[in-house]
Amino acid sequence: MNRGKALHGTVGPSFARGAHDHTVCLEEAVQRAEALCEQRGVRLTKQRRDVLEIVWSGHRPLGAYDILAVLVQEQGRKPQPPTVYRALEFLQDQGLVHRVESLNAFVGCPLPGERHSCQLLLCRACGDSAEMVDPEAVESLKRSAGTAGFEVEKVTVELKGLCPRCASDRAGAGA
Amino acid sequence: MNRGKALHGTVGPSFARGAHDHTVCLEEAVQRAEALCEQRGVRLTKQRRDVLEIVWSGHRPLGAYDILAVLVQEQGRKPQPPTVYRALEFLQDQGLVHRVESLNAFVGCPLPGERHSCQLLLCRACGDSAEMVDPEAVESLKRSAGTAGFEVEKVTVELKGLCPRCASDRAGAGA
DNA sequence: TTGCTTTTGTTATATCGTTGCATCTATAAC
DNA sequence: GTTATAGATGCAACGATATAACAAAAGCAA
Ligand SMILES: [Zn+2]
Ligand SMILES: [Zn+2]
Ligand SMILES: [Zn+2]
Ligand SMILES: [Zn+2]
Repeated sequence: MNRGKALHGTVGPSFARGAHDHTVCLEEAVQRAEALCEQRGVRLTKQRRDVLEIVWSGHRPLGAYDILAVLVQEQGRKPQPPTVYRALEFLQDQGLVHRVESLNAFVGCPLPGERHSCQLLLCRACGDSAEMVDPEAVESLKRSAGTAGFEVEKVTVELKGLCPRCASDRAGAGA
Repeated sequence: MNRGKALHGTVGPSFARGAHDHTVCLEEAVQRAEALCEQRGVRLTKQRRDVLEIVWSGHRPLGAYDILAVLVQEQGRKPQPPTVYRALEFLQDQGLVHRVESLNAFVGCPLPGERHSCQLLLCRACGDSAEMVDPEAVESLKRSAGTAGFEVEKVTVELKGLCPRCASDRAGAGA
């Protein structure tokens, strides 16, 4: 259990680190990406797919230079920053990855294809993340902003704290 | 009207650019800061006050190097980046300024002294910002995260879009 | 093939933020 | 006043993040 639609208000493999088959998780993400790009008539080139796979190597947001380092390691070539940033831009445009503003990092989106504003949960201890969808909160924010006359175009929500595992680890450690 | 507590769900001079006496606005902010620091036994030194005043020179988030440039202009001395970052760290610790994650910038807080999670409205056209408090949304977010077993420590909410003035400007221009 | 568009390579540079250590300054004890 | 201490600042170098500008290559269609 706990794959796909999960706990109330959340989606995706929320903090499933170790509790799911991530090989399958990654494969499915790449397949979803391929299908979407095919369907949209855009090209998921090798560079872009490589970057997507690196981002999806875990559920932990990665910096552009982290991704670059992996590319260098994996390939004989010696890619440069623009390569990574261009791939990330494409993937963001297609809704396949999200930028984590408070970390200057990037993480795979478990819900590509659906236009959604995502709310990110970021563990400060282990670095893992999960995506949550709370339409009620987003509606409330848009309503409040609208009352002030503000036209909302993009909603960024990032919650920092402790994931279930790290929270219980700390509780067990005597806190 | 429209100074202090304002529209439902919002506080502070929300998008009051041109619609309020900003000289008074700034003076009051500095006075609040002085009172708070006095009360807490921390030192609002000249550097820190200078940086606070520069941040409060408008309601538009400023980058650390923008602040630095103003310092250089204003003073005979030639301050370095750490000076600005240290002052900003102090001001953040005291709740006097907020960091805007999605802009790598800083903006004055109209509600210092009260521990609050703020929601920022950021105009992509003119750069102005306003702080909004939507406790209902924050509660909803915490509830959803809690259901997933996540212990929330900090809530970051940033809404990008058009402020009332820029929205109506665009509407008038024929969009 | 040719011509056109998109993608990638490459170099350099811009922007944002930190480390480490020396020096100064406020404060208070002596 | 002198001295000891902690806090704050000055300063130089560096590290991390992101983009600009232009050349080369690759996909694609006529
Ligand atoms: Zn997974
Ligand atoms: Zn964790
Ligand atoms: Zn003002
Ligand atoms: Zn505006």
